[in-house]
Amino acid sequence: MTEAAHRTQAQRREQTRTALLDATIDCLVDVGYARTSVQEICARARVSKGAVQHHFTAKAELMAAAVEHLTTKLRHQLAASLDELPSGGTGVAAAIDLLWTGYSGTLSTAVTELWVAARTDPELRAAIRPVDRALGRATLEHVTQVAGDLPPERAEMLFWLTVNLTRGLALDAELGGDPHRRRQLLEEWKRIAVLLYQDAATGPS
Amino acid sequence: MTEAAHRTQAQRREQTRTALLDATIDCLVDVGYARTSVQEICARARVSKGAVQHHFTAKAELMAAAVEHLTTKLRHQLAASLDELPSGGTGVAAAIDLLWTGYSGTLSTAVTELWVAARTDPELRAAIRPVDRALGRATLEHVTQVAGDLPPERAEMLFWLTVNLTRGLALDAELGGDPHRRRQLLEEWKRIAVLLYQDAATGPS
DNA sequence: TGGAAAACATGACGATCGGCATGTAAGTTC
DNA sequence: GAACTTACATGCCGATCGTCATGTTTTCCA
Repeated sequence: MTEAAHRTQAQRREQTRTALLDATIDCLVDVGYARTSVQEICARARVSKGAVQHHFTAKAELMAAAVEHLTTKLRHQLAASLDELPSGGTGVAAAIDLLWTGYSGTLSTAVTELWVAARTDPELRAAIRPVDRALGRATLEHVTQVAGDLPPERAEMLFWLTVNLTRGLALDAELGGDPHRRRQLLEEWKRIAVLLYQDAATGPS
Repeated sequence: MTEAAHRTQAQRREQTRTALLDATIDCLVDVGYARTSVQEICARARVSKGAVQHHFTAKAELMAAAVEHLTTKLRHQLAASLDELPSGGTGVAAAIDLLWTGYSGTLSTAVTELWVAARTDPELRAAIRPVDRALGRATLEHVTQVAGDLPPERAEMLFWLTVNLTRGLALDAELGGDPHRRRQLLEEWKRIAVLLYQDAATGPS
């Protein structure tokens, strides 16, 4: 083994920190929030319990940091998805597909775990809410770029409808619902959205 | 205190059993799945840990029974909501309101807790899936009664879209999203659904 | 009415939880 | 290169988890 060990303190710190946060996300995805223990996390991160103690005063703080870590990862994933799209107003359908892929991945699975847990955990809830709202606004902004020249009010309505529908579908997917039906529903929703887009162009209600 | 104690064995059995299951649901709603312990449950049910041991061999079996208990309660609630509606084809909007009230109540909150937990718990998952599918079909049947004379294929599509949208909205409500916006989204969706209903009447795409 | 059986209570067990105290290795500073 | 700070490891604590063994009460049946 060659001596590859010459990390500065800041490097060491951030490496084990991100290792812990990534391990936390993995843990949430694999075993769920209820069984996500500190021991399990630092076992996956290949560090000891003392490390997590050193970086985070309590488990709640780790979870709060994991929330922020998650949202930044989601933002990056969203940006990557946007880059893959052909630029210019590729339309509403593309935006919906974008949201679906965003909300059906493993990262969003972890978010859902934390979200449901936060309902009965005020501390976690306080950590999640602002970050999630910021992510929502940023996503809305990016999506409207793709969606073309919809009137902003109509676009926002369509966005939130799609987000909530997608979240429901993601929940269905997590429990092993029928993938074929989910795809059908998504296609149908895209048709509806395009139809509404035409309505909005000719004249809103 | 007067002597009101002359319960038959079957009465005793079912009383403490339902007390345990109701306490389990309360526990899921109040403190969430992660903190739903046997001790907490039997504290709320005013029984000892030996009782739950006598009725259910393990905690997992209690949870499985709670799932069934929950769905029967939801079915009753759905039936009650149906009775309150003016019979006859009161239209799509009424059906959507029905689904929303059904999926935004405390019972559905408990279901969501179990649902998310079931993702990483194969045993719980196996208990949930068939019951949930049956409930979905039964709800679909009741809703189509209210929704009037839609073509069945179109009605089923609208139903599942509404269900998934409503589940997403319920998640948003659980975390304290903006109630005003939720109501806006629901009203918008109702308008869309009615519009689609007219399309389906004149001629589907 | 008395014994069998079911329903429920009590207490203890091993395991694991999160958190803390203490020790050791790695990096920084002078 | 020696004092010093930071990063991490080890081990233990009280609390709580789910489960089990054993006692006590209540209903049933002959």
